[in-house]
Amino acid sequence: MSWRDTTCGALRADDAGKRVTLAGWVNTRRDHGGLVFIDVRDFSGAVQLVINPERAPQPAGVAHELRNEFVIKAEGEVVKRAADAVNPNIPTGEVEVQVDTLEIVSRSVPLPFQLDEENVDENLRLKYRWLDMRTERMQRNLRLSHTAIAAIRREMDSLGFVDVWTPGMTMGTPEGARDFIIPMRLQPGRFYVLAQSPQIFKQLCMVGGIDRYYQIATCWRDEDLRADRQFEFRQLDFEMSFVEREHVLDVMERCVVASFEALGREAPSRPFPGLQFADAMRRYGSDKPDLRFELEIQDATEITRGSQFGVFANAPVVRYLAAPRAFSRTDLARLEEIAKEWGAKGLAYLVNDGGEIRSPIAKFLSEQELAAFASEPGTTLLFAAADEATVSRVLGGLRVHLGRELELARDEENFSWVIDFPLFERHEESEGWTFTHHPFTAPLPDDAH
RNA sequence: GGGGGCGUAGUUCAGUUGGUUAGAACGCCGGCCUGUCACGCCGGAGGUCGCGGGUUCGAGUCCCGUCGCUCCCGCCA
Repeated sequence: MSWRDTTCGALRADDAGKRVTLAGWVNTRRDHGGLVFIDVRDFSGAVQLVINPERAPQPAGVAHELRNEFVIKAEGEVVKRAADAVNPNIPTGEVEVQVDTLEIVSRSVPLPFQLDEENVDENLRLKYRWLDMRTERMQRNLRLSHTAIAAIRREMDSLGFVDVWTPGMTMGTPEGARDFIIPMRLQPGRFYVLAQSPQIFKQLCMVGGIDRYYQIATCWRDEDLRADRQFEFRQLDFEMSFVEREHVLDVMERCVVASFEALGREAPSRPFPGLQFADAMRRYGSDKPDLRFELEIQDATEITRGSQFGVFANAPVVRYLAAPRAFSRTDLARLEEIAKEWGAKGLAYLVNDGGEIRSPIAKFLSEQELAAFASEPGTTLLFAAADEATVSRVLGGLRVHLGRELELARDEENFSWVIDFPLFERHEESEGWTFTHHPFTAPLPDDAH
């Protein structure tokens, strides 16, 4: 006798009259003393079981024992529900299964958290990972990830890329992230490290004539965590020989489009727009700008050259954001703290509060300056005055913060390439040069000086 | 390495200016219930307020230390 001949979420009105066998988890039990309703769930969804003691005494005895997350096996008849008993909220809501035999496969102790509960502590969810995975959210996320990655693999395969498995245990490198260390049993005192990326191995592939390599590669980096950064992560890693930048961009765009299409979502149109690194830094203060909202950085360096406000007049660069809100003093004090975190000395501002200007610096500004900084009522101009790198960092940080706080971002995907990165940048502490982190390592003509 | 926030029932949270016996919802246990679908109704159990110290007549609440979690900076790409 088989475990099941249908899944829980598959049953529809057309199935009425069929005899079925089901297996799954008890989602909820509604015990009316006589009649008992059980929602039984598997990966495909849930369906209502009806246990009627007048129809079958065996399951009625078992049903009162059931608790949430018991695993059960039930056999019975699919029945169309009466019109007033249809549940329009679930796909199987037009039918139910009248149970003839019911078996408890596995019992469950009371749960450490409810599966439909939100904001459950992540450590608790991880401790009981097998329960967490039963939630609709985790089922959806894991399957979504699978679908996207499968589409990427198909796309890379069709483009002639070879999936090469490179070592996870390798030698340490002097630069980059801290390594995770693995002691060697056979050579006491010596160590492997976990690969921070397949970098060296994929370059070997190129030298070795593999020509087009790719891998969904696991990387390990022993650095402090962030909300979006773990010790261990996976990336689409690839390398190509005898190509130009456009070929590389083309491959990545195809993978993005393929995964969107596999998920049944509208794919972004190709080619993705490009943005010069220098423009991105000037307009958005970031090499990875969020383009789902505008709030571009404006330049005021020329306007303020002869300003009576010394901070402006003496700064190499003066730029500002025009935030669409008349902030209170409390808000501005908080924004100043954020600006300081990003390296600002202070935060000058002009608030247009219903046409009236609130600002401690307005009295230092000329009529020409004030005219240049005219804004709509309900706007706050936030100024950064310093060297160019600091101004970009401060206003870039404030821009992201304001985007989130004022919920400026449109609900959309917005893909764009940031290109023409410089190879090196100034290292502030040592006053030397350091590598800019960037997606392309071929030097540009401008770098040769 | 630095800074901010948090820690109260199994879970998610509330707890006023320091003041009587620390509450709610969900979950759990018992009882009733034949058309519910977040079933309903009645009753019950469940707490080292993270830990240690201090201030006070009195601390969940204030102070110091410590541990854990979390977010950000550094770091990492």
